[in-house]
Amino acid sequence: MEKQPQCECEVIHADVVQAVQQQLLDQDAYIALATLFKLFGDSTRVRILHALEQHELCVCDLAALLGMTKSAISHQLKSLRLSRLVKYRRDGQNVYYSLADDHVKKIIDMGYEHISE
Amino acid sequence: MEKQPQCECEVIHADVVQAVQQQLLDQDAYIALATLFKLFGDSTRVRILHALEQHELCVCDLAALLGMTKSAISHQLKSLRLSRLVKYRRDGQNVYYSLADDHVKKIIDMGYEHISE
DNA sequence: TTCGTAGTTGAACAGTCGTTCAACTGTTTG
DNA sequence: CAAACAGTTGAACGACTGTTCAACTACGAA
Repeated sequence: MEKQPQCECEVIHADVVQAVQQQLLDQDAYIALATLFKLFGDSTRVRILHALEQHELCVCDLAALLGMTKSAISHQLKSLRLSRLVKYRRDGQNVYYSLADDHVKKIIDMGYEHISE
Repeated sequence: MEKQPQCECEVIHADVVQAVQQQLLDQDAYIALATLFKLFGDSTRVRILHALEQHELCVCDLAALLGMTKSAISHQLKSLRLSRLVKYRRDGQNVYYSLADDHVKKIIDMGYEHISE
């Protein structure tokens, strides 16, 4: 019986560990979860999402609202777009962004509830 | 009238921007939110939190469960402890960790719901 | 067509982050 | 006391990430 290469210690409560083991998800699921939450883990992106929660906005207005360059905002919007947290529509020269669904609002609200206690 | 140093463009929809502006929180609130979500933005920490959601666990069992060193786990538990996402109790040689409140479960569930569609 | 503005993109830089390693503390046992 | 094990800690390393900058595309107006 070999030890796991990356774990230098033995299990102490074998029964509990085995029970928990069966409840855990695939490694991939945790990576997907972490990838999602990572997007909320930057104050610029949270500000963008919270602003879009109030109203659809174009890149230029978002940049002015947050006091940042259009480039910086656009880079972040790309990340949010690729993870389907926001959607966009073009109207003439402007591109308007809005939240893709209401999960975003729920997640932010839940987080705000936690830090408010 | 000077332009903002970090924003090279003008507001396009002044009325909308002003309305959204008033709904936004302090900069500090967004930093606190991002700091919280950043903790969920790493697959190791999400795995730890999801495991603790099932049962209280000591560092050694967590390390065995996730196939990682006690040191790596302990470092992550320290971050989670400092942000009051987990609590701990010592019993002899072992230190048992568990979730601090049910916000953690709610946030993970909300995220899982989002990636499951 | 040309010009001006909105928006995007890729490279590069600095700052951040997670794991490893080694040394350490704290507790139990003999 | 010493030995053994659980857990913590700080430094260091490599990997990742957010912003800047410059160059680019897309659309509307003249």
